[in-house]
Amino acid sequence: MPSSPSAQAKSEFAEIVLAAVKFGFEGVEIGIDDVSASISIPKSEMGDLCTSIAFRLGKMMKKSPREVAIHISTNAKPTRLLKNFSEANGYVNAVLDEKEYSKLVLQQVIAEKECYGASDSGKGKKVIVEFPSVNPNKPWHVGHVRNAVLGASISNILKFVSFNVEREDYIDDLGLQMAESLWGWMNISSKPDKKFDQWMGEQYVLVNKEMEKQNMKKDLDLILKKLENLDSEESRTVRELAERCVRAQLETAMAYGVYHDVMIWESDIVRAKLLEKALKLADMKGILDKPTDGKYAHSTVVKMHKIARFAKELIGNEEEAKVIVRSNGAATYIAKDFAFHSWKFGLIDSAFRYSKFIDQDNGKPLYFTSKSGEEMEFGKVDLAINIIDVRQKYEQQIMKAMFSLIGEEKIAEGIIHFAYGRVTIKGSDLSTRSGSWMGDGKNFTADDLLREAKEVAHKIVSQSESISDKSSFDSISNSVALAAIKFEFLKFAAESEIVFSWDKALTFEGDSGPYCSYTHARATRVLEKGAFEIPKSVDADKVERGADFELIKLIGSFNEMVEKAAREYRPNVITDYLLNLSSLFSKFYEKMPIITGGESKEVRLAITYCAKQTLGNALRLIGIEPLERM
RNA sequence: GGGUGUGUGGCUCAACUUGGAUAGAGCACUGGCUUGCGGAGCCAGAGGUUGCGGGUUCAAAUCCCGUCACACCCGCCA
Repeated sequence: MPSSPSAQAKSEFAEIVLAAVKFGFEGVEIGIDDVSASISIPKSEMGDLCTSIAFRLGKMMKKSPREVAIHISTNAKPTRLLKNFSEANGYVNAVLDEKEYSKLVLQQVIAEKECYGASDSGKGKKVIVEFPSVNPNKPWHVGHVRNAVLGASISNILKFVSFNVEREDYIDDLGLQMAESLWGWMNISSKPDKKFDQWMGEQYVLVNKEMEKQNMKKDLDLILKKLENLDSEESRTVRELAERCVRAQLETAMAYGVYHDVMIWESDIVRAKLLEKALKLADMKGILDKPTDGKYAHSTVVKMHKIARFAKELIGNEEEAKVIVRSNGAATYIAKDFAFHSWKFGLIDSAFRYSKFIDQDNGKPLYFTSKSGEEMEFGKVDLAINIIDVRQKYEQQIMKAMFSLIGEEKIAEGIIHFAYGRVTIKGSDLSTRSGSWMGDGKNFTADDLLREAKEVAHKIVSQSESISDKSSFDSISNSVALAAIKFEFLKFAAESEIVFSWDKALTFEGDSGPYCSYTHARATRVLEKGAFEIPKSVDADKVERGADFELIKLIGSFNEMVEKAAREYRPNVITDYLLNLSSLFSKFYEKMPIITGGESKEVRLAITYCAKQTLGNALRLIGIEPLERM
């Protein structure tokens, strides 16, 4: 892939500056990387690129920064792309040749189309992205939506930079929650009369109310005991309930355009004996202790001082050890996760069998682990990204440290806990147990959120004059609603807490998804009206130094933004970029007549086309389908 | 007690990892743009001691130390 226009301009500038430095200041110790790192984009009235390198050089050579900068700017040799250099306040500013640079950008977008912005920086590496891993006894709530759209978006971004991406969903069908739901199934006589996940979630709230009234610990212990035997009737019932619930949850997932490649079920992890294999390995490496007396008698632990060598945050923790396997033989969450990650990285053999669970409406099958089925190649990755609530940071750290302890530093490094902040309702948790996810009239569920958003979108879309046929209304309002919701969850830094409010979630103007979609639709219509046809070569002579060139410069830097988003696992880099791009296109649109642009019409249409293409590519990265009209 | 994170106009946030010229958006507020290619838009305005104190630096929202406030985590729960 050719390097992106902005990267090309940057590296040219770095070389020019370095040559100018070497010209008068022989022997000064500065490399191309130092110069590159000092380059940034100044306010547009100063130029198109700038470097602060003169401050550093000035210090090294005991000269004033201005003196050095003047030397650089007067000795800088223009190239085809960079034509002018000047000094201001110690900075060296450079001006791009707008015609040459525009041509470069426009031609690259036109040549690469939906691949524009992609790169091969992740080529040859496999990554497994785990999300949203919702317990199979309730509907997705708005917090799960955040998790899901983050996971989907990160997967898209990594794929765009050529990682081999596996989207995986972990289903815990053996936890306490499932035991409790099974108790409800056996003891509360209510029939499923609505979407199954919704019904199960409501029933679960009833079980918890019942638990406040009567002590059912004995019942639950008995159920848990029976669930240990995977062939017991209880186990089969639980799995059936879970599968039914997951089917309902997947309807939600697909409504949100969230897809996976494989689901790993906890009961199959047990069946495949991953835990035994992983613990045996850990034991062989000598990291496990089995105290015979004291506080941790008869359990299996990892001593805290060992962990703390690799997780400095845990130094000073009052606990002496972390329990891995309880004295009653039950594994803790950390043990299970350790085993699961041993599988992900191919450290222990997989004995999983897979079957097709459903055909997703994107045309791709979703596989799941099952008792029977065939062997397939999932896992064995270089990188595992876990989209998990920030509150589980402690456990994730311990699990990572365990890999460091057994000498698998590469695995420890490859486990990325993508910690996202909570979604709260007025500062209080969305609790599955208490039922705080249920509201008056509308629930804080993914289904209700989408329904509400669609309703609002429908009202606005129905005022649009550009849509004539009624059948488009529904699909367009659906897309607009999804754009609003997804954008709203992705535009904030992932670690920040979000206080959910209906008002904010249903935003259609300003810094929002629909604003970006609108810009895309508007650009599309201009191209239609202008009868734009993709030219064989672009003539950029009519590019001015106005809103047109500002827009072109931003288009040219898309690839850099994608790389940044991928490197830092930050979808909000893309949402930021989209807002900038939409805003610059709107300015260009307001200030420069496109179709009525006379001699400039042709190039302005080409700019419009490239803006549209880039908007579309960026929107797809965050899981929003670009609209042709709305 | 130990740890992690957050603190930026009235409100919601961005920029902090990698220090750079006048701290950016949106909402709300004031005023303007529609006989123009889609007004879900655009233009102009007002609003900031970046929690507080110190330090490093030519340069600090950004790095370091301290401090205050808030949130979360530290269980043989999951």
